[in-house]
Amino acid sequence: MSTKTKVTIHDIAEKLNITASTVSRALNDNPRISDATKKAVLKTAKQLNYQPNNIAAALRHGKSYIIGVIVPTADRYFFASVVRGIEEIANNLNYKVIICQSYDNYEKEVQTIEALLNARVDGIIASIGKNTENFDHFKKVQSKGIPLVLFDRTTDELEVSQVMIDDYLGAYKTVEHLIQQGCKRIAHFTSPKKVSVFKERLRGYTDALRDYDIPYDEQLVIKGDLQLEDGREGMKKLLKLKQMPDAVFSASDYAAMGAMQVLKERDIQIPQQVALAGFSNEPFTSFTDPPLTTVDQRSIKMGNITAELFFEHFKSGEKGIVSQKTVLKPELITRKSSLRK
Amino acid sequence: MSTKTKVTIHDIAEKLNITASTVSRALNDNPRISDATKKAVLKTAKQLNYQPNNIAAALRHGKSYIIGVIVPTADRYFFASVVRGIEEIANNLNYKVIICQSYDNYEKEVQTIEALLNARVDGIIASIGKNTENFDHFKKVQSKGIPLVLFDRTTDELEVSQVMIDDYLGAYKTVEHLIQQGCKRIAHFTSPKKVSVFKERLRGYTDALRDYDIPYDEQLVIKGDLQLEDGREGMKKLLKLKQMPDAVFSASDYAAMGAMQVLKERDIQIPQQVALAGFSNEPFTSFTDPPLTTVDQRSIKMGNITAELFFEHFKSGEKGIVSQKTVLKPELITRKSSLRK
DNA sequence: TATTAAAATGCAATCGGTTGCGCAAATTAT
DNA sequence: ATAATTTGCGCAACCGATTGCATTTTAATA
Repeated sequence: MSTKTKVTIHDIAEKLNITASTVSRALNDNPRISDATKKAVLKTAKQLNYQPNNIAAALRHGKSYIIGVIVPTADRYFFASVVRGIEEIANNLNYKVIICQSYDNYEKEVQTIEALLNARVDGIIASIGKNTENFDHFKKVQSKGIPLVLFDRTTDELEVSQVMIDDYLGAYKTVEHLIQQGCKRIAHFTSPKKVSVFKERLRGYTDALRDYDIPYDEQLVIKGDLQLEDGREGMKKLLKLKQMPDAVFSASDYAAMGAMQVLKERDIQIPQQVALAGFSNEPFTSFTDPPLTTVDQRSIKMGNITAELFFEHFKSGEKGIVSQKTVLKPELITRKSSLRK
Repeated sequence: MSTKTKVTIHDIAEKLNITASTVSRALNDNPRISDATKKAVLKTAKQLNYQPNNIAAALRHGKSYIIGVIVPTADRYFFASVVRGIEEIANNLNYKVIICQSYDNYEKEVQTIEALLNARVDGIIASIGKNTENFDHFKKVQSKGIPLVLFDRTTDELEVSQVMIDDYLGAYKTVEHLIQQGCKRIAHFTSPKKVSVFKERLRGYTDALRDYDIPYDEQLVIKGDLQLEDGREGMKKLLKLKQMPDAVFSASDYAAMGAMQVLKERDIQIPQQVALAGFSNEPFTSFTDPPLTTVDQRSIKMGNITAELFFEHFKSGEKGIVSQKTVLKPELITRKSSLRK
């Protein structure tokens, strides 16, 4: 049953004694083709088991109807959800999405961009890898006139449209919440990387402290990779201080989880002795004991908006490429890890 | 700076007063081209900011160097890891992977296959959606001579190569473990779907009971979608029985988590009163309190093997398409949720 | 130096659709 | 009945790279 010779529109044309052009137009429902012919073509196509070849079409009109999405990793709920949000919009517009993971690896990110460019995707949506400090590969995308939109992990070094949440606000509200719960010595886990989200969260943290007249203590700001293990290390470090913190606001749920583990191992009461808050609203945060206070990043929404913004650019074509910055409001989700009353 | 006119090999050729064929061969490092020419071509290519067009190449030689991977969802650790495993192998061989999610939706799965076929991917690796009971779309792939390999969620209704873990063994060992911990009334969460993995886990469960002379009680087998909420419902149902179970073996970590929540809400001791075990070794299982006993599915390894198997088929071409079934051994990970001593 | 083999490049068809333009037949308007 | 449109379809170029075969150039051999 295996079709040895690929059937093309020419085969259909031959069988019907018409030309390939007509078949092509019929298949594309071109109004200049009669209904009778269309019907006949469709029927013959089915009969011959015709499979359209997008490659050929893409070559001809320079569009592949594919957009590339680059995320650091797809196994994090946040990124997976954004992708889902993007797909919803894209699929509606008959675009396919190809998901690529950079694994936060700079070289892989560069290679991926190159591959997408070679594959002639119609555009790229990306979230920058943690270790990326040079943005030439993104500039290349732009210089080729390929629409580019960044989300969440963005940078100001590029004149590009971007969608993110207000990390500053999310952090500010979280710290404010901790303060209102009576915490006075609040530590923060952050990243030394050049990624704006972490810088913004740090800024929200310091501003909230300042606004509530709580002195900033450098010892309480721990820099690390924000993985679980980093959270564990960070917490241990904090516990060695002369004066223990009474709260930890982590820029990552995973690091917050690491802190929680250490606290529980040492029978330190959460939140009575140390209150905890993370960031991202990973699903597991509601599974922990106590459940973890965190900040929801509106991931699906972010995906939707990113895609919509992307397609706007896309339609406007060359002109009107005024890059645009959309900032979503995050939502603080308070759970037992920080609720003291 | 935006390159308005796309530069092609013809532009390079013109500039060097040679033909496009030579340029093409030079770029592909064809031995029939002199080093001098190669060097010149490479230099001019860089200078002109040439970007290869894979679409054209793909059209010409019928290969896209892209393989499509279909997973129910990419945000589950297991699937994400398998994808990672596949990518490792594929990238080494200079193949790109495009990840597609079916969201366990039959129509979307069919559409995705169609899209991949149209896109002329060189092959497809897939894990079947939960609700898929008709496999014509996969048969179509095979009938077109496109290499196909399934992993984890497979089916016997297709004569196709597949890679999976020994779900039966994983379940058997888990139940055996629970029995050895002194449990005598072990419940099981499973799915009513036609997916072999769940059927195998159920079989492992029943066989273990039988081998240890524990009567099978239908009331203890709860069928559902295995999401968190289903686990909660299932546990509530179990707690209403005249005789409460003293263990629950769930075919999914999420459902096990739901059960754990309900038990904790009612102050039922885990594992003393009810021991718990899940399946998949999702990362969060080590974050719960108590940490959840579960079965690791060797996900990265599975990805590697799946990809290797795929490329074997790929190379062997039309002939030698003897479909092959690889079964990996799962690993039981015992944690506090089931350790009674 | 003439001859032959080897090396380097050119020619032109090809992959499978798409599309601007043109022409003839059918339909409508005058 | 004739002119003006409209409709339906064909022709042929084109998208950009690849490749079998022919041809030219260079090197080796007689």
